[in-house]
Order: sequence, then C-alpha cells, then structure tokens
Amino acid sequence: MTASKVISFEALRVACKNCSLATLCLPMGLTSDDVERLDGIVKRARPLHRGDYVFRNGERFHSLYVVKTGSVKTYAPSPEGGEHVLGFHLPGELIGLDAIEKEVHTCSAKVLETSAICEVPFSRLETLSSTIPSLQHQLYRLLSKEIGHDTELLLLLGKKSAEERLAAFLLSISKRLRKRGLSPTDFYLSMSRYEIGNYLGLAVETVSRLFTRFQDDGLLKVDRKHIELRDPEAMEAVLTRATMSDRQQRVR
Amino acid sequence: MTASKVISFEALRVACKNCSLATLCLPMGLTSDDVERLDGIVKRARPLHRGDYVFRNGERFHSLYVVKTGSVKTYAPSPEGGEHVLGFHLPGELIGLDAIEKEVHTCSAKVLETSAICEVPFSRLETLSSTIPSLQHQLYRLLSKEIGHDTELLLLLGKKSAEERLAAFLLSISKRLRKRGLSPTDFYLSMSRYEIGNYLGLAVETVSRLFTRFQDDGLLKVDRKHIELRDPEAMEAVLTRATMSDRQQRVR
DNA sequence: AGGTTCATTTGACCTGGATCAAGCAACGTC
DNA sequence: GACGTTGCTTGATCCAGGTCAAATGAACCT
Repeated sequence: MTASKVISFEALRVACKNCSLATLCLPMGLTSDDVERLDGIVKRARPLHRGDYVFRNGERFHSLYVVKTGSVKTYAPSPEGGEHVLGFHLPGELIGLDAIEKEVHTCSAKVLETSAICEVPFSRLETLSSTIPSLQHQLYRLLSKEIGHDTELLLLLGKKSAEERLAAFLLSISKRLRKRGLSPTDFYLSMSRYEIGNYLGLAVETVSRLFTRFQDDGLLKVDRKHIELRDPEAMEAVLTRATMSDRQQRVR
Repeated sequence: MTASKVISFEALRVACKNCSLATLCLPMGLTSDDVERLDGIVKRARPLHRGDYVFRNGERFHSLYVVKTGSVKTYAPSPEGGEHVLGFHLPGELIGLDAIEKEVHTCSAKVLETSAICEVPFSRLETLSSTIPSLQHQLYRLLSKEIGHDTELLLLLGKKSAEERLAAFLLSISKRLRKRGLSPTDFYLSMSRYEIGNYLGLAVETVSRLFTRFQDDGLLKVDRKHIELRDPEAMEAVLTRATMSDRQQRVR
C-alpha cells in the first residue's frame, strides 16, 4: 500500500532526469548525479490554466520558473491598464531572471494555455550552484543568453520594418519548436494578434494585414491561430533583403 | 631602489579597494578580504584613446571589462557596414556580459574618449565566485540587472515617441552621472548625434530637431556636446504625460 | 436557433518621423 | 588663412504604419 503510493507519487513527480527538456533546461551539461541534486530542490506544481499567473508584477522574488509544457507570456503592466508584452516562453525556457537583482518581480507572467510549470527556489539554486561548478556555469550562460536575446529584440524594434518584425517572430517560434521536436512549419499560436502586435511594437491591424499579405504571397497559410509555413526560405529572405533598416553608413 | 620601484608600481596599479567605483562595480557587497582576492585577478591596461576597441565582434570571449574612467559604446556591426548601437557605458559599468553564453563576442566595444578599462578574466572570476558566495550573488545580480535594463529599453523602443525616447536617454545619463558624484544637470555627451539616434531608433535629423525643441521649451540648454538640464522635472514630465504610448486596453 | 461578446479583418484616412536636400559651423591640414 | 572633411541643423516632402470606423466571424451562452 505504501509502496503503491510511492510509485504513483513518483510517476506524477516526473524527475528532471526523465524530462525530455533536460538538454534545453537547467540540467544541460550536468552529470546525472548533479541532476539528481538539482532535482531535489525543484517543486512541481499542478497545472495552471489559461490566464493564471505564474507570478505577478510587484511580488517578492523567491523562485525562477521553467515552462514544462504549454506556454507563458511575460509582460510589464502599465499603471493606466495597458501592458507591454516582453516575451513568449515555450517549454524548457526559464522565466523570472530579471527579478534577481531587485528581489522583486518587475513583470507579470501568465500562462497562455494549460501549462505545467516547474518552480526553482532561487536561494537554494544559488547555494547549490556554488558546489556544482557546471551548474553555476550553466546559470551564467542562461543569464547571458537572455541578454543576447534581448539584444536581438532591441535590433528588431529599433531598426526593422513591420514586415521584418513579424517574419522574425514567426521564424523564432518555428526554430524553437523544431528544437523541441515539434513541427517547425505547422503550429498553433497560443497568443492573440493583439499580443503579437504589442510584443513587436505594432498595431493589431498591421499584424493582421501582414498575415494576409504573407498568405497572398504564398509564404504561409493562416487559419485563425493555425499557421502553416509554406516557404520558410522566402520568409528568411524577408529578413535578409536590405530594406530601410540598412541605410546607416560609416562609423568613427 | 627596489622599494621605490614597488611604490610607484603600486601607485599606478590602483587597487579595487581604493577605487571610487567600488560601490557600483563588482566589489559591491564584498568584504575587504574578498575584494583583495578579486583584485588579484583584475588586469589594468594602459588607457585607450577615442576609437580604440575594447573588444570586437567575433573575437573569442575571455574577459569581462569594466569602464574605470571615460566612456564606451557597444554596438552590433551589420555586414553592410551599418551598425546598431546597443549602449553607452559609464565608469563602473560592466561590459561583455552577452558573450558568456556563446564564448564569442557578438558585439563590438569602442571607447568614445580616452578611457581606462579594467579587464576581468572570466574563467578566473567564475572560479573565484564559487568560493565567494557574495561575489557569485553579485554576478547573478549584475547579469539580472542588465536584463532589466534591456527590458526598459525594449519598452522605450517598442512603445515610446521620439520625444520620450530622447528625454529618457538624457535623464538616464543624468542619473548615472549623479550616482558617480558628477553634476546631473551639466555635462558633456561623449557620443555623436548620429550615435544617439542610432541607439534610440531615430534619424539624426529627428534627434537634432528634438534638442532644438527641448531648448526652445526651456527644458535644457544645448551647445554642441555640452548639455545643461534647466528643468529636470519638466523633462521627467515628458515621460509621464500620456502620449500615443498608452492606448492599449484590456488584457485577458 | 438566436444573441452577446470579443477577436480578427478590411477599408479609409492621417501623422510622426524618415528621407532628401541644402546650408552652416567646427576642426583639422597644408 | 583658404580648403576639405565631418558633424550638426533646418526646411520641404513623403510614406509606413498608426488611428478610426465598420463589417465579419468565432466561441460561448442560455
């Protein structure tokens, strides 16, 4: 009886070492022994449903979170009721990194669809990381990666046209899905047009028109939230072809 | 003789513990004993001059760098010869954090004026950080801070008007100078109008017109690179007053 | 089946800021 | 001390994408 209880508990409490995301997530590059130790501090919550918060703006920071299944958006609410969408997060991605400094969450995170989230208490992670150099290294890498990602986004928002932004967005989703073993050319977007526009610094109407144009040009087929990338090369070419973005000359 | 040699060497080789930036920089929060240890791995190079590189896009990553005096700009060169300015860095600020992940510099850094730069070999810093928990913590904090900073910039580029962008830029400089004990209302900009525009996602002409407008409105006095903030409150108000930026409604 | 609500699309129009095109001032350099 | 060269400013025009308005369509009640 106790035994069966333990077994079912263990079945529910999927461990990091059995998780398909291990190569994308925190455990990347750790020995199985160390994964075991990391596993000891990870909390797995029951699934959250569309609209539930992972954490909210202003809450005290205690943990980092990893999307296990589903998807999450992070955003900075503005006092007037508006919001600024900061990112969309797929399985294996770590959220809450921006809160380490101030020990307060400066953005909110809510799930876009039914999702499982792993919680990693930061102080315990920190302690663990000073005894596991490869974990420490992995944390530095992940923080650095986030900076690199923000930098790309900065380029997108500062210098690229609406067309380039949407193309980059779709290709980013596509590539991240591929890494997770999912179809990079046939997927459902879990966020609304409004959220995409907000994220890319564009009006909803512009996003909608661009989807229509991409479809007319044969780059993709769109049916509501279902996207089928018909011509990924052509989509990449949207990013490459010199547009208004590269009219900057000499430096010095 | 040997003694005098040692003395002059020590005088040149200003240590972290004597550095006025210690409270802003890596040593923040460390015991003087630990600062000593950190000091042991920091290399201090001879001053660089306007246009010299701290590191270049594509170089292998070995070290983080701290601006000691002067100022640095980081930017991503685009193949076509253009560039995307990523940031301007004042004394005490750490650069190169984005290169940790890939172990390659993905942007270039060049000094805007004669500057002293401290070099911190990363692998040694990493090793040291696993034996000094407060240093490890400080590193996590600094990386997280950088993410928070990028996030603000994202908001600026994605949602704010040209006027708000330039006001935010000037106020950011002003506040950072204040923290360093310099005048927050009277300063010289070490970067060109072109670089400011590039950084803020605006055309040079727009930047120039805005300086003129701000001056006409009595917010500041501008003479070439010399800025005198005449009415910092009014400048803050430029950011607060609802503009096109807050027309986003409900969430769900 | 019909109605309410919210998301998306489409059309018409407008504007902030880019682009184009001169001038102009500071700074060498010879 | 005239002469490029580079950086900054100013004026005139243009257009990508925002804003406003309305139609259409899903999804969800009841």
